[in-house]
Order: sequence, then C-alpha cells, then structure tokens
Amino acid sequence: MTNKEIEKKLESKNVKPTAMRTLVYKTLVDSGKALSLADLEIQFEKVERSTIFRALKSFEDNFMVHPVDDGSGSVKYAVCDDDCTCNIHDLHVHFYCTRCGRTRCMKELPIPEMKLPAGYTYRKAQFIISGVCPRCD
Amino acid sequence: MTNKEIEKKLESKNVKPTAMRTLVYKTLVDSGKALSLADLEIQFEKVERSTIFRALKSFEDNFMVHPVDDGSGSVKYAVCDDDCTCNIHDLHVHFYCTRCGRTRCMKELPIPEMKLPAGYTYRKAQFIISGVCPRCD
DNA sequence: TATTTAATGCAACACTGTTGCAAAGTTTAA
DNA sequence: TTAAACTTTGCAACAGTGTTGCATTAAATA
Ligand SMILES: [Mn+2]
Ligand SMILES: [Mn+2]
Ligand SMILES: [Zn+2]
Ligand SMILES: [Zn+2]
Repeated sequence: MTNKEIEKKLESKNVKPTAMRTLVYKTLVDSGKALSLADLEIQFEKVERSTIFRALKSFEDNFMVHPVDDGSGSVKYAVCDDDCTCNIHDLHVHFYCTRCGRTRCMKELPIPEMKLPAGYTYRKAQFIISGVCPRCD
Repeated sequence: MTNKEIEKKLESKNVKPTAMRTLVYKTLVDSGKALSLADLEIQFEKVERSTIFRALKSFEDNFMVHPVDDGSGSVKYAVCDDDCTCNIHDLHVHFYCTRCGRTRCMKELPIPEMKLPAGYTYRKAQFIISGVCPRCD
C-alpha cells in the first residue's frame, strides 16, 4: 500500500494523517500480522512509545485496528477490514503461534454464536487459538 | 469445602498441602469465580505476592487450576474439575463482566471445534465473552 | 502574521509478573 | 534425638507493559 493510499484511508476514518500515524498504520498493513506496541517501537527506534500508543488508540477508536490479546503478555493490533465496525459480526478467530510468536487474523473463521445462559448480555468476544503455524511446523 | 478436603485434594495432585497453599486453593474454590494474583494478595494481606504466585504455578502445573486471560490486565485462575487435564476437551468459554469485573467459567459452553486451515496445529484455546452478568444487569 | 489548536516527545508512574537469595520450616537418615 | 538435606516462604529487586501530565513543536485558522 502506497503512502498516498494510507493517507486517504486515515482521512476516510477521520484521523488526520500525520507522518507518525501514516508510518505506524503502514507498518501494520505491510506486516500482515498483528503487532504490539513493543514490536512497533523496535521497528522505528526514533519514535516515542507514547506517540505510537496514542496512534494505536486513535486507530482503535475509529475502527481501523482491533486489539488482540493473545496471552503473550502484550496486546497486539491488527488492521480491520474497510467496512469493520468491530461488532459481533466482524469478530473472528485469531491464531497465535507459540513458536514464532506471530499472531494472525483468521477472517475465514468467524467467532461462532454462543447461546449464553439467561441474564448474560453479550458485548464482545475474543477467541484465540494457539498452536504452531505452517511456517514453524 | 473443609480444610481436610482441600488437603486431600492437593495430595491427590501431588502438591504438598502447606498452610499457604491450602489457604490459596481454598479461597479459589470458595470464591466460585476466577481470581488474579492481585485479588488473592488483597484477601490475605500477610502473605507474600511471590508465595501466592508460586502456589498458583504449582496448581497450574498439576492441572488444579487453569489460567483465564480475560483482558482485564491480569491473568485470573479458576479451579479445574477433578478429572481435568487442561486439554482441548476440557476447554470451555469464560465470561467476563465489564461492570463488576467478575470472570466465570461457563462449563456448560465447551469451546467449539474449529477447522483450521491446512498447516496449523491446534494446541489450546481461549474463548472469552465479555458483557454484563445477571448480577449487574 | 498572530492566534488557536493538535500532535509529539519526555519523564514519570503504577501495576503485573518474575527471579535470586537468605531465613525459616519440614523431612530424612544417622 | 540430632544433624544434614531439602522445601517453602519472605524479601527485595527487577523487567516489561501500559498510561498520563506537561512542555515543546508543528499545523490549522482567523
Ligand atoms: Mn483480527
Ligand atoms: Mn474455566
Ligand atoms: Zn509460527
Ligand atoms: Zn457483573
């Protein structure tokens, strides 16, 4: 994805495309996997943790990325589909490879509906499967 | 559950029933919900964080409790069934109430099998549903 | 251009989880 | 029963993650 495209994308989501945000979002898109704050921090030494943190938050608030808590100790972020509103119907399984630490969206596996016992209200869900990915097998 | 019963339980799992371990395990059983290290620390001021931490680890290693990462920021621990070996067939959904912060095993909801794409190996899974529980509704 | 508003960097902080090591307690073997 | 060996606990320190207030810099607007 070109920088121009990234900027258009940010604008379409009402996030002003600053240099830092463009950089962070582009890195997420290009990586093709979910990245943590620490992952991003390593990739561009010069940028402040808090700046990346705030960029991620603004992406999250505007349904551009969704958080994935894969149990690795730090929350990772994956890019959403264009039309995502991060509600129940956009939710999908995530796969965490315990060998390489990669976390990937499995958009082909939507989170199955669950009939909760009476009195429980369903807001959101996380379904993480861990194991070994094809690269590591 | 009486202390005697707790002790028998620990012994049956090859964990020496020290005073601290008995106390921690009893608290978990009696609470009827998943508790974090911090939760336990608060309940008995006098006991060291690291002691509780190590107790939890030995329970986990011996399939007496299973960790639940509900996204609240700290891992919680819930007591396993007697015959649990913490494998795929023992896994169930957990419910996290965003109002009261309570996390509960939903043993009536086993985690559904998912057909992973070729090349992926399934080891374990976490399926957390968050929302509002009956007490808070 | 001057003023207002927004983004960034810096520094500090709270909290979680984890470990090495010494002290206290328990088990075992002489 | 006493000494030696082993286990558990407490203490203290530490690394990592996430988060915030505030000053500085950059961008937008009047
Ligand atoms: Mn995803
Ligand atoms: Mn459970
Ligand atoms: Zn892998
Ligand atoms: Zn509740």
